[in-house]
Amino acid sequence: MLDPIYICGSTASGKSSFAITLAKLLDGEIINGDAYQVYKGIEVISAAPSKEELAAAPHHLFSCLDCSESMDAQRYRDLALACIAEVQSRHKRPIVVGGSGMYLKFLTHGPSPVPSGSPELRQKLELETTEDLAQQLTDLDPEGAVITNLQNRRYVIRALEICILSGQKMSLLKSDWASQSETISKSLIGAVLQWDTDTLRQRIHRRTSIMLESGAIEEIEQLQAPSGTCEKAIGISTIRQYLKKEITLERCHELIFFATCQYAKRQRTWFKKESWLTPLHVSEQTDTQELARSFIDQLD
RNA sequence: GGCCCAUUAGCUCAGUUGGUAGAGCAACGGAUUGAAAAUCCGUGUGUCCUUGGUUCGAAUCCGAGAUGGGCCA
Repeated sequence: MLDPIYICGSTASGKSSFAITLAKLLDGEIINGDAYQVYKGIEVISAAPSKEELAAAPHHLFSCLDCSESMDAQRYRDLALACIAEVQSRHKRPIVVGGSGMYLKFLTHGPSPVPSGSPELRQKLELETTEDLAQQLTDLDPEGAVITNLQNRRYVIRALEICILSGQKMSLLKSDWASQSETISKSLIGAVLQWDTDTLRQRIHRRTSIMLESGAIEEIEQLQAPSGTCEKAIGISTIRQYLKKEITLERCHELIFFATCQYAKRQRTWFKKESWLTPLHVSEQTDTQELARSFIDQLD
């Protein structure tokens, strides 16, 4: 059975084409590791692989969900695990490609046994102030309150949710998970593509222009009732502002560019911590074939 | 040519009666375990256009110059 290879990196780092090169060399199949490329109907703004790229190697888990569907890390894990198993059963090499740190973390390191999110409970908790919520967490799970950023409402709600639904302390459930994490990392193989920050910014700038010129606006015009998950994709709200004539096209480009650069920075920070990933330094001059070959050589 | 206005952080701009400066955005660093392209935390990065003067002390007052803009010729 062939272990999956994980290819990570910031948005616009050239993961897709690198993965295709790898897939050809290894007789592999590509599995999406990107939170937004799973959706159908936002291919342009999510920078999903082109038709040519899709044809160059087998691709899985791209454009497979309707935009009205919700997604979360666990659901992604379930879909991806099934996909990996199926590829492996045909003796092909699974190559997971993506930039969504938490989805990939769930896939590689597995979820700790904590209860899933409850929309009803969240709705109830949303009514309270962040301070009150933080106080409740401190009462239920003092250790958990210490390791949670109490100013981050979203994290406080999730921590409380775990305590309330499981009847156990969130901090205990979490420490179980943390203790296994390192052992798992040792068994994983993967790479993270790294660019010089300024060059990556230039690439993002260029890619944003291409998106806006080649269908991003029409795509959002046609987008019907996206789920809460889907509508958070970078570009959707900004393009809507442009469509309502609240901002110019130039400003629209600028805002999407900023948001994408900020996202790329968060991705860089996330993958820096994943020490099991082999860093691959790339530039516009890099020969992808050669890079892929040298990476494969390191595998044995 | 004459008159008027502007010039402060990467950008847009605040800056009280003179006490060496601060907002928003951007940037940079970080967190991240079932919403994550989300959410949150931390950091000011400065020849205050230049120059001479007044003053104990000038971004601030006065003179000259530079650059940009406007009005009149």
